[in-house]
Amino acid sequence: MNQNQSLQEVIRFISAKLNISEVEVAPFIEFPPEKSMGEYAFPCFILAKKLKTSPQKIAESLAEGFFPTEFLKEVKVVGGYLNFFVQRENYIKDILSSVLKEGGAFGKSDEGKGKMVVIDYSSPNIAKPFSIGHLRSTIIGQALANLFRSASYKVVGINHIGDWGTQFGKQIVALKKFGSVEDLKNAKDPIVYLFDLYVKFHKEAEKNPSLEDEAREMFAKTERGDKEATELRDLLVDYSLKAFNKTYKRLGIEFTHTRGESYYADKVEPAFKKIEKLTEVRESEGALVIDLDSYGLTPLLLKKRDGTTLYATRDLTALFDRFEEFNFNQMLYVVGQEQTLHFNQLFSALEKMKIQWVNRCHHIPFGMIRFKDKKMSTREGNVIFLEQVLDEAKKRAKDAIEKKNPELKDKDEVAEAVGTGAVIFNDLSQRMIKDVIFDWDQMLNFEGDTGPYLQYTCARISSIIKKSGSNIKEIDWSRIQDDESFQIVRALEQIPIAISNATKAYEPSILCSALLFVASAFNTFYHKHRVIQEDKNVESARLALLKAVLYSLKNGLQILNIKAPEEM
RNA sequence: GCGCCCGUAGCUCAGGCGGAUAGAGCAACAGAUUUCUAAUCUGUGGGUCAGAGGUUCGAGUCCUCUCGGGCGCGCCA
Repeated sequence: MNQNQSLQEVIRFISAKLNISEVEVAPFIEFPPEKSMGEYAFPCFILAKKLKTSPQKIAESLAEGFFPTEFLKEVKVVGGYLNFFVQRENYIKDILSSVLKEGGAFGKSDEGKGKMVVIDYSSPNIAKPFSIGHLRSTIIGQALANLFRSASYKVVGINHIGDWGTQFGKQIVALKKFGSVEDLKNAKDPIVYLFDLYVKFHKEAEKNPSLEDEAREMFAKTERGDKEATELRDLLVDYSLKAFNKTYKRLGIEFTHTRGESYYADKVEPAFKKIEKLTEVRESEGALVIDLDSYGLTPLLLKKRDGTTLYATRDLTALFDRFEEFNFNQMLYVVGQEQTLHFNQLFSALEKMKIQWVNRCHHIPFGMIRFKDKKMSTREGNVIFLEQVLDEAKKRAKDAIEKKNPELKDKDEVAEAVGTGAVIFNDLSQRMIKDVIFDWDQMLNFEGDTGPYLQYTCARISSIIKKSGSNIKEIDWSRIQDDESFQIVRALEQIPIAISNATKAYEPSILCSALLFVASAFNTFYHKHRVIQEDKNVESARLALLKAVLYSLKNGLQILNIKAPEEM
């Protein structure tokens, strides 16, 4: 990460005084919570024990050795902290000119240069519509992919479509029993047609459990390469992908690979043989399992009584295949937290097989979207479809436009961008491990800390820049020394740090907070100061400030996969 | 029964590698638009950080237990 010069001076100062390397000092530098406390702080508590003096005394003795520099004006001792105050003009100039210079690349880094990360995300099951539940893996996975790309990682994004397994057998049985290929082809919405069949299957199966056996048998046929079953699978995959792609397009989701589980079909047996060689696979109640007692886990099931494979077998197969193909440094599974046990079992099994690269694999769990009083269940048919949500979002955004800016061109396009922006941001802005209670008004809120707030801020800035019509030539940085401009610059300073932390913690919400902080600082500035004015020196400097804000917001929104319309 | 996750303002959440007076948004109330987009801004009220112990100079943050909610625990994925 490129630190700005003020921060570098702080680190250099502490490092020299305490005779500790700069790399060791850097992580201890904090950003004080209050404006009055300066811009950087060094907490001396950690040293108190080692030096056998009070933190206060340590801070005082450090302060004694301080002399003002180009970027640091003064230090103050507050409690056990040594607080640094920057030389405002140089600080502003340093940060803003580097943001403007980097432009569209502001916030990017080369931390991950030469490294490869594979991200498995979205991964819906075929023949079922996208429910709101699928939103999270899709949105979070794409944001992580973008974050890693912005840090110069090579990213492979795989959509691991669920087109294999018993659940898939159920769909074929349902189609054959309660519907027909003919009806499917003529259906207005093939996915809804298939979904209804799927719900019916589970209703019928409650009365008649033998249906489940039929589904298993159907899957067994598929796994043996049965022609009819395979053709039906391909047909269902085809219809499903068409529907999925429509939604992906709306959300701006792009995978580098779309590979169903069926992609690994002919690799499963070789992988299974390999597993048997690496560790003990034993029979248990007719099934084949790997014992994981030593890891405190229940056994991992690899094959069912009838010899067909399970989720875990196919996941292991895919994992071996991916490592061979991509030789990844990290493999991320963006999958709901309800599957934590599965991944613990999977990774423990790999450890038992003495596979070294298991520590490169991570499950990135997230909470589920559910109703207040009950679980969403595709089987029972009580779900909210993602398309429904996006349509409603667009409708509400359009209403807002009609009210606020009826002259706007491209209303539909903007409404789509704002609607989906609200949905995406709402999902990404809280820590992903938390469950989300589905609520229309909260999810589609356009005011306050929301996606549309960021978009609105961008549009507002774009409008001012356009109206000013003036080009920035020489910038006299001394013209933007006011508190509000200064606070914007402080917020901008946090953006690259937030991007880096969000990437390391696999947590897009960190970036969301930093962007809101910038936008809020700008809007405060906006209400207090005019940009376009007589004094062209001030105008130029302020325009430069606005451009920097716009770059940071646009780049951030791009990472989150949210569009920033010029007008709204 | 066992395991994992969560519990912070009326609501939704930041603060989760211990550190300064626990912060935002929504809702409520009071204000701001002859001026660059009011999807905005300014202000007010609102908290035993679920509870009890413990570790520490210092705990919302770490440990233990209790309570509440969610999820998972063999032939689904």
